Amino acid sequence: MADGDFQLQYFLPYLLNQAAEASSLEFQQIYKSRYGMLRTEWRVLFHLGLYGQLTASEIGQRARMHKTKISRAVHRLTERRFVTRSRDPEDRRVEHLSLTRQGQAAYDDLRAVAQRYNAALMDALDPAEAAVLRRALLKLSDVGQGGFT
Amino acid sequence: MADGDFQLQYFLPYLLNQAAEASSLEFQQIYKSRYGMLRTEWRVLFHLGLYGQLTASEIGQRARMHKTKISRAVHRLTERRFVTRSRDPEDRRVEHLSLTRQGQAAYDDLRAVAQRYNAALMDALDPAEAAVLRRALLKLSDVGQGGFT
DNA sequence: GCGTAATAGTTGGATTTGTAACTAACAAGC
DNA sequence: GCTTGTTAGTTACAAATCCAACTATTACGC
Repeated sequence: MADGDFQLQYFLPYLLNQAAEASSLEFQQIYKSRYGMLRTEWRVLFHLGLYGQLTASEIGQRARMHKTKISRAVHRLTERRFVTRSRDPEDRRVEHLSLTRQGQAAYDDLRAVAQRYNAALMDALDPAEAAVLRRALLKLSDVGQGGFT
Repeated sequence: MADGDFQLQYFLPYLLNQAAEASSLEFQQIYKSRYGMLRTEWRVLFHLGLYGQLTASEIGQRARMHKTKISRAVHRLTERRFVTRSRDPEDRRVEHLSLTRQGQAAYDDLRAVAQRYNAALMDALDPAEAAVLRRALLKLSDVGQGGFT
């Protein structure tokens, strides 16, 4: 390979980062301004909204977030009464997290926004392209993770 | 749209983020362990390596990084003698940045690693898929940016 | 020229994140 | 049942980032 062959525009991690940041910017402003949430908090909220009751480490596995991030996000979400915790009686190390009524309302609101937002993003793509993109992103998300489960 | 229709796995900003983080993790460890660089520093280095002499604000526009990030990255890169600055005699506010011999060596090394790394990522995809992915990512990178220039 | 606005880049302080060490509870071997 | 190891989650301190204010220089209007 010649020296000049390499272009930043072909370096996948860079491209992915640019696209990720550009495409999440506006949505980020919405949950930030509307609920004062950080990205970590929004992620926790969404996981709970989608999957119901979860423990912190389950969220960590699914979202690939470090446990300290989750711990802090949960702390803030409980402070604001979006989330409640309850100790598992079988194993008193684990806490089951779930949304409060208020948390559910915030989730419902943001999910609707996210759906519309996502649809707008999709509009920039044509349908076949969108399908390929999704498949490719899922593959790449598993790079270096082993890809199992 | 019914409530259950929304899946996190279909939310583009989330997918993009997951893919971006997974796919940059290993490479990140390389420039970090080998040269003690942060992502911001690596980006500045790469822009200078690719485009030659640039000013801080030019890098900011191209990489969509905030000027304070660049300022600090450049500061650290000059400390380590990877980058030199020179005042523009025509407009003494601007500084032209370029790589030192040492910076060029680091860039050459990391570019080679990046090329191999990128090739490995591409291997997870089939060629047609890769082409579509690239196009889609470029489109999405311009979302909300106006897309002109 | 002189006052006002704009631009390049830096700095300070609050916020957020990362890393490692920590507590508490359970599990396994003997 | 007691030592050793593991897992869930938290906390402390350092590092990095964000935001806003700042300096220095140039551009513009008149």
